Amino acid sequence: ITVAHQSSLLKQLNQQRRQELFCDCSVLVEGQLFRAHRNVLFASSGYFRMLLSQGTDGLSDSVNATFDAFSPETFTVILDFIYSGQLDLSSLNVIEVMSAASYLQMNNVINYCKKFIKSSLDISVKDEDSERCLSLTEPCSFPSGAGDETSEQQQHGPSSVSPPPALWTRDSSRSQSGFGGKDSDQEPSALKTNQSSPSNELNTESEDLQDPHDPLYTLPGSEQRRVKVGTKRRAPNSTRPGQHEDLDIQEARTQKAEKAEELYASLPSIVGVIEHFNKDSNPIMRFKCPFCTHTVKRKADLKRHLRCHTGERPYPCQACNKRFTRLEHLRSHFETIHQARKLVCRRCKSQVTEDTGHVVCEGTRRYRMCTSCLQEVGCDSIPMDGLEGANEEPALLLGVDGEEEGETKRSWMVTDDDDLAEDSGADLIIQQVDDSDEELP
DNA sequence: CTGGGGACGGGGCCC
DNA sequence: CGGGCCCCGTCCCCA
Repeated sequence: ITVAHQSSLLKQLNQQRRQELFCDCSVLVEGQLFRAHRNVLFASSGYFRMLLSQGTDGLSDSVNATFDAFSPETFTVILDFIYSGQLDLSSLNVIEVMSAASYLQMNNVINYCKKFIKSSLDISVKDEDSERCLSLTEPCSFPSGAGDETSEQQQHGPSSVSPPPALWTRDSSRSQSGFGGKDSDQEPSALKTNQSSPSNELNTESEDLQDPHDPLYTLPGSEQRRVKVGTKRRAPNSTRPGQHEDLDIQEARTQKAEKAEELYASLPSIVGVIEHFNKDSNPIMRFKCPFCTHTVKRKADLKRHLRCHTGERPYPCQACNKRFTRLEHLRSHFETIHQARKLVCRRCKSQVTEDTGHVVCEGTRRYRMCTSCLQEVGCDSIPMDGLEGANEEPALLLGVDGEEEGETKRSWMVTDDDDLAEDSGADLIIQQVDDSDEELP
C-alpha cells in the first residue's frame, strides 16, 4: 500500500509538472526552461537543498536556477528521474548524467551511473589490490564500487563509453581547455590550481572545503579525502626518530580503511573515455578521472590515479608501517629509509662504497656513515645484534605471511614498537657492512 | 629563509 | 592489458 501510494503520488507530481501546475521553481539550462516544484527538487538534490534554503524567505513565488554545466537533455534525464524514479541511462549520456548528478549532489543517481559504467568497464580495484597487499599485520581490503544496494538500472550499455568531449565542459567560468581534448598533456599542477570557481570536481589539494557545489560534501566518502589529506601531511613522520605515532594514528588507519570502503561503495569507478584527435587527425582515446580534470592514456593509469582520490594505500611498509599508494614508492622508501641503499655518508655527505659506508641503525632507520665520521661520533659500542635485516628485506617486502621469518621479522613488523625503538635511537647500532647486494624482486 | 630529504603523482616504456 | 619500473617535477617538512 505504501509503495503504491508513493508511486501514485509521484505520478501525480509528475503530471503536475508536465502540466506546469503549481510549479514554483524555474530552472534554466543552457537557455532551456524547466519548470518544477521546489519541494521535489529540495527533496532530491543537495544542490537544490542548498540553493532553496539560502537567500530565500520561503515567500517568494519563484526560484530560478541557471546551469551551463550540463545540457538540457541531461537535465531532462535527471528531472525525469526525480519525478519518476526512472533513470534513462545510455552509454552516450551516462558520463554527463553522472557529472550533472555530481553537480546537483544526487548520490543515488551517481551510484546508478557508477553501476551502469561498472557494468561496461569493469575495473575493480578490489581483488588484485587486496591480494597484492603487502601488509602482514593490517590486511587491507577495499570493496569494489558495487556497493550493496540493489541496482535499479534501466539498461546496460555497450562496453565502451565515448562521450563527446563537450560533455565535460562546466560552467563558463571554467570552460578552459581542461579535458577538452588536445590538452590531455596538461601539467599535473592544473589539477591543483584551476579549481577556483564552483566545481563539481574533487580538488585533491585544497583544504578549504566549503564549496557547496563540490560533490565532495555529498559523497559519503568525502570525509575519507579529508583523512587522506591529513595523512599526507602528518603520517610521514612515523619514520622520523623521536616522533611518536600514537594510537590515534592507528585508529585513524582503521577508520581510514573503513571509510575507504564507504568511498569505494560510493565512487564511480571509471568515468569514461575521452576521444579526440591529434595533429594527424588520428583518434586518441583517453580515460577521464571522474573526480578531476585529469585524463590518462590507459585504464591502468586511471586506476592508479584514482588512489589519490580514494586515499587507498595498499602497500604498507613492514618496517615502519607507513603505507604507500604504489609498490614502487614503498620500495623506494624501504631502500632509502630501511636499507641504507644510498651510498652517501649521512654526516659529511661524502660518497661511500659498500665497504667504506658503515650501516648505522637508528630504530628501524638505516643509513651509512663513512669511517671517519663514524669514529668521530664514537662507535665503540656496536651491538652486533644480528640485524642483517638489510639482507632480509625481499621477503619482508613481499609480505610473506607468517612463519619463516622469525627473529629478524619481529624486529621489523611490530608497529607500535617502532617508535619505542626509535626512542632508543640515540645509541647507534652499527652494523658490520655486509651488503651482499640483495635485489628486490 | 633556504636547501636537502622524502613522499608522491604523472608520463612513458617494457615485459 | 596489467604490472613493474624508471624518470621527473612538485610539495612538504625539517634542520
